[in-house]
Amino acid sequence: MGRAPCCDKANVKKGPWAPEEDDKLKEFIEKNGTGGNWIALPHKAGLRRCGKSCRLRWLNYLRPNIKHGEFSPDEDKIICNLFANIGSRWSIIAAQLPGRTDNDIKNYWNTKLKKKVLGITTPSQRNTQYQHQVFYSNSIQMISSSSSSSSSSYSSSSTSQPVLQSTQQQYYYKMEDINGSLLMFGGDDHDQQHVDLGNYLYAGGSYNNVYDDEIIRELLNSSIEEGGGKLMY
DNA sequence: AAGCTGACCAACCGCGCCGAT
DNA sequence: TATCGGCGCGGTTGGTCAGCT
Repeated sequence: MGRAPCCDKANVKKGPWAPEEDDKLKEFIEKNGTGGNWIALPHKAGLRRCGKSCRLRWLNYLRPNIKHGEFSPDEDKIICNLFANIGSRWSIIAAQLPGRTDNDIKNYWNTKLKKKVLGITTPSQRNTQYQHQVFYSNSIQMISSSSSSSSSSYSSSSTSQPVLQSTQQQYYYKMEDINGSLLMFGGDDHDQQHVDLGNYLYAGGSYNNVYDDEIIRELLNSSIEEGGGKLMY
């Protein structure tokens, strides 16, 4: 037996929110708060909506100080760094960007930023203020993410791979797609680090002590070996 | 001008977590 | 301690719109 539905699906409205519904929800919450019970809220507010839907609408669009519109280069940088360190933990990333919601950031990453970082551009994205220079390297060399005395080095196969250098300085990403996994090498000016991103592997970048470095090395090694490359330290 | 395609984004869905009982 | 219910999260879907053919 599956989980009981959170609301009577037959009697709740779905789809886009009407301005009147927004007004009702906003007015109710501003007057009474959420009461700590989203399931009961729509009934109290006179809305034919699922509690979850109300919660989402409030958190993503109606609550005060929500920021909409273009992401700044600084926000891009924060998202990239956090994604590199913790992966798709959108709520945590959103917590670092006041006014942005996890849904907003998730959509932004999936539709724009990921492509930007990968150097894949659409016509509408070309000539934007924030751009990466994309160039190719045949003799694969670890792009040092700092000028410090880091001892990490990297060599790989001789296939031509994109290397991304941000015009913002501090970003040096080398991207590889191996068996569907994205490998990112490089990062900002912090210590070298190797981070598992689930479908992504990241080498270099902000210091992160969540992941065991040995595990990441193994992951990198196996991935790179699968791709015909070789990782050296 | 019409149809097609891809990008974008709002909203939904399902699951895991956690507190209350 | 076990069960239940609500919340929050991340993944996915589907509608809309703009650009292209």
